[in-house]
Amino acid sequence: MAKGKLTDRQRRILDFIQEFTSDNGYPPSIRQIGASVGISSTSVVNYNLNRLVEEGFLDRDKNVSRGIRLTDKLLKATGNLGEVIRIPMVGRIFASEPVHLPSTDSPMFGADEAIEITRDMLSSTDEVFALEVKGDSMIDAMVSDGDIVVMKRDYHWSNGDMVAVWLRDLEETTLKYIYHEGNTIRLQPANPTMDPIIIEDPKHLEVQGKVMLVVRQLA
Amino acid sequence: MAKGKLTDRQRRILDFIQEFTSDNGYPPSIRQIGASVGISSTSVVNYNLNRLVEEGFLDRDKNVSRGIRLTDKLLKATGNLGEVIRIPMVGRIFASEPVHLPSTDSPMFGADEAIEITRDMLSSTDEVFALEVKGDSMIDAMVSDGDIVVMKRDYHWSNGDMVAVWLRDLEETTLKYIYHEGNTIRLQPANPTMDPIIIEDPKHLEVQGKVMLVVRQLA
DNA sequence: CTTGACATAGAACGTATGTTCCGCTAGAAT
DNA sequence: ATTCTAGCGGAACATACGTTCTATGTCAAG
Repeated sequence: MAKGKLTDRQRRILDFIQEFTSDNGYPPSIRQIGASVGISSTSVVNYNLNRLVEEGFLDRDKNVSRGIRLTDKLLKATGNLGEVIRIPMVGRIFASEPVHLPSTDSPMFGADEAIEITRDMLSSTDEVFALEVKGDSMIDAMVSDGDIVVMKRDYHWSNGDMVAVWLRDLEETTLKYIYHEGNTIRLQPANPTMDPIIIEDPKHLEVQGKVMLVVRQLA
Repeated sequence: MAKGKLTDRQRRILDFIQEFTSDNGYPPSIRQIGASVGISSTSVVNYNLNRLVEEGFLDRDKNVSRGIRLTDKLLKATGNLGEVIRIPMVGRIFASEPVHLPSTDSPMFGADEAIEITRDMLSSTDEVFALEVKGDSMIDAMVSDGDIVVMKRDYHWSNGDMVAVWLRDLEETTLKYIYHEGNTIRLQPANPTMDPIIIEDPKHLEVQGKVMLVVRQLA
C-alpha cells in the first residue's frame, strides 16, 4: 500500500475514466474500463479501482452502476476540471528581477494557489502558468499592481507577440510587444504614448515567455 | 408534440438530473428520478425522458445504465455549465458615449457573444455583464483597446471601487476609482502618474456600474 | 525452500437498471 | 357516443453491471 505508487495500468484507468466521462457525460462501467485497458476480468478492474480509492484518486458508491467519481485531487492535478483550465499560480513578477520559472521536469502539483480560466479563452493548454504582478513598474505595458498575467513558456516568439523579456543591461523584466527589424529588436510598449526600446544586440535580452492573458480582479 | 411545451414534471426531472449529476458525478437511474419527482412507475419516467430527448434537452444511450446526458441547450440556458459563469457580451464601451445597458426585464439569452469566467473569480453572479473596450481613450485607467471589462450593475458604489462613470459635461465615459470627499467626488485614475478629477456637483456624473474584472486576451 | 503480499484470470451469483407490454383515465377532436 | 391521444401505473422481462469466490503466478522477505 505504498502511498502514491500507481502502476501503469492504474494510470491508464484514470485516463480512461476521465476521457470517457468527458465524452459521454457519465462514467464507464467496470467492463468498459477493462476492455479499454486490456483487462479481461471484471474482478481485476474492481481490484484496481479499490486501490485507486485507497490512494484518494476515486470515490465509489457501492452497488451503483457507474458509481465512480474522480476526486478533486485528480481533476486538479491533470488540470481538466470540466471546461475549466486550472492555471497554477507559480509566483509573482517583479520588475527588478527575472521571472522565476518552475523547472520543466517537476510537476506543478505543489502550487496551492491557482486561477481558473475557461478553455476557450486560451488556444493552447501546454506550459501555461500565471504570475501576479507586484508594483507599478509595468504601467507602460498597461499592467498594474495586482494584475494576473497568464503566460505560455515559448521561446519562439513572432512579430507582434507580447512577451516578458529580461533586459540584461537594465536588469529588469518588462512586458512589451516585440518586433524583429533587420538586425535589431524593437520592444514596443502597449501604451501608445510611450516610446519603444530598440535593442541592437539580441544577446542583451532574454524572452521569458509569451503573454496570453491579463486578468485584473477588482471586486 | 408541441415544441417547447414542458410539463411541470418534466422541468422537475431536468432540475433533478442536473443537481444529482452535479452532486454525485454520475447521472441518476430511472428509479431515482421517479422517486425524486414522485413517479412510481419506471415506464412513466422512461416516457418523460424520451419526451425530453425529443425536445432536445437530453441525450440518451440505449441499454446503458444512467445513460443520460444533458445537452448544451439546457446547460447554457440555465447558465450552469459546471463551475463556469456565462457572462453575456452585451456591447462595447466607447469613451465618446454612455454605456448602453441592456434593459432589466429582457433576458440576455439573445446575446450570441459571451465570455465565460469561473465562478470563484466573482463573488456575486447577478446583473453581471461584459463590455469590450474599443479605442485607446481609457489608457489612463490601464485599460487598452480590445480589453474586456466585466461589470456589475450597481449604483451603490463605495469608496475605492472602480466604476464606469459618464461625465455629462465632458460627454465621455471613463473608468476611474471613485472616492467621496466631503461634498465633492474624486475620480482617481488607475495610472498613478496621472492626476485625479474632482467633481464639485454630483449631478455632473452618472455611475454606470462597478468594474469587477478586466480581461485582456492577447493570443 | 517456504511464506505471504500482490496482481491477475475466470466463473458464478445477485441485483440494479433499462425495456416492454398491458390496462386505465381524462380530455379533445370527430 | 365514439375515437384518438397524451399521460400515468403496474408488472414482467432481459440484461448490464457490481460483487464475490476460487485458482494461478510472481517476487521479495524470512
